[in-house]
Amino acid sequence: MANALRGAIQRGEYPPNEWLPNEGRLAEEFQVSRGTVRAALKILENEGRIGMRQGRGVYVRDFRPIVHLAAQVPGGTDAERFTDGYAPQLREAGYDRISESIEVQLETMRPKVAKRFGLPAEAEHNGSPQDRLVVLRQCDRFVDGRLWERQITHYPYSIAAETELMSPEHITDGIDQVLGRLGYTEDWSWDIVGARMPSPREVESFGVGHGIPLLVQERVAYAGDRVTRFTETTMPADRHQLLYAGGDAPAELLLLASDVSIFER
Amino acid sequence: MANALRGAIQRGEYPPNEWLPNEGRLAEEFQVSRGTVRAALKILENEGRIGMRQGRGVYVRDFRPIVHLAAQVPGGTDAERFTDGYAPQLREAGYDRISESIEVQLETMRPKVAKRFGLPAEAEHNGSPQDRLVVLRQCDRFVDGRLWERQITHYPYSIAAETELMSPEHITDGIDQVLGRLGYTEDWSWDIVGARMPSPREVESFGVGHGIPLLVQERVAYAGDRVTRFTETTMPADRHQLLYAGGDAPAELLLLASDVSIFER
DNA sequence: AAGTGGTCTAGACCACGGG
DNA sequence: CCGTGGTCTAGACCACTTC
Repeated sequence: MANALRGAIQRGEYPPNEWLPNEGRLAEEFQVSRGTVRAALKILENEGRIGMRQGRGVYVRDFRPIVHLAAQVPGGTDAERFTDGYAPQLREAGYDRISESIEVQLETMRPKVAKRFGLPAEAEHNGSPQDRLVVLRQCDRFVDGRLWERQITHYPYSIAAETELMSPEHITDGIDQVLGRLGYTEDWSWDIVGARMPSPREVESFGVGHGIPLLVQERVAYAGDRVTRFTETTMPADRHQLLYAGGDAPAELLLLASDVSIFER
Repeated sequence: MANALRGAIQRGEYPPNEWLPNEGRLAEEFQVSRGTVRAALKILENEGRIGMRQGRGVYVRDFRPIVHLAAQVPGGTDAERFTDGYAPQLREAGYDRISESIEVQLETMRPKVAKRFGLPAEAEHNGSPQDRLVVLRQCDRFVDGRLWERQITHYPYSIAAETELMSPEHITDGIDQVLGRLGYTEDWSWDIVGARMPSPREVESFGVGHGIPLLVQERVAYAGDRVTRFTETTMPADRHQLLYAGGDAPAELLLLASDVSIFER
């Protein structure tokens, strides 16, 4: 039954955003019990093809991912890119009501964070405990009232202490400038990109349906051999793609690639 | 019940690769019917946390993704990276029996492919039909007998005709060299990275369980303003991550980042 | 109030894996 | 052969959405 429905969807018999017949009707149509219908729908839901809403019905999912310029160290900060480059692009794509919320905390590094900063995972008392303090800035970006992406950046406390990095405000002149004024010029970085399924918590906060993976990007930036920050960005993969440039790419790259979608056939 | 089990797994009460109690026992333990047990297990399966094997049982999934150096135009070909850089890394990680199979076809561009080559999606007869011919090289890489990644590269027929690109052999000296000899020096490219759930077909060919997304990387490479190739790489996200360098990254980058995992806590 | 999906039950039989 | 998960049924009640 799942195969039959998948075919019907792919053939366009149920176009994107259209409601399917209700479970009872499907049960009649396919001459099976409602339990079987639900099992079939679950399969399609977990493939990300349909969404199910209690009290409403079952609809065909639509995929229109937006391309993210993931340009590296030279090329402005993420926040900058969001407000200057990304938000306009979103508006063009028909989205509106774009906002962000920022929270700042001071904490001791989790083992994962310590690793990213090049410290041994467990505090072995070789070095002052101060070295393991990080300022954590969590920036949630909302589009049309839904969480769009979540970015968590860790700065060493030794760099961020007593600076504007510790206040939960949008940094208008860009992180680059701030770090530059503090004497840290980032000259290289790496990104790791992967994907995983969301936890129930994440399903709730992102408002994604089952069957939608999360894209996860980790970035560690360096000034020489000093780690200046570690950023983890999480985005639902039905709405986000990352764009990386190689070689001498032209400035209009984003325009060129902005309507690319991995969901195309 | 899914929450309880998820907690138990996270607390390490069921370590990775361990079998869970069977469905009957779980039903007793939680005082629910077997249907409910299965619903709970389905949830965890679709989150990628457990795998279910008929006739065997239910086990806790392990995530040890391998980091892929996705370095760009300067830095050798993908095939090169696979045999020279990647395969050794895999062997170190305990994998063995690495092989690849190559198939070559000549086809007319699908609309998606035409777009990547900068042609209008539909053939509007402005230009010879020859311009829409592509040589398609599908390279499947197998590790331990399972499909590990699938890479499909499209070359314009006008470039690839009568060259070794049309024979289904491993290109030992690298695509770069071949294209260079043909007078095409790739000087820039872009990558788009996204994720989606696999189709049932892909579930079968990759041998992934439900709940494991696929990482999809599209790359278009240019020699000047001429597109030399379009490559689409598909990889299960539980075993693959992509590494991108920014700025003046050191040569040992891969070593530095090779044990990073987005699944760490 | 009516209609939708969400959850749960108890029981049956099938298909696969391993001894 | 037996134990495992895979599929299916028929029926019940709950929770959410809409009118």
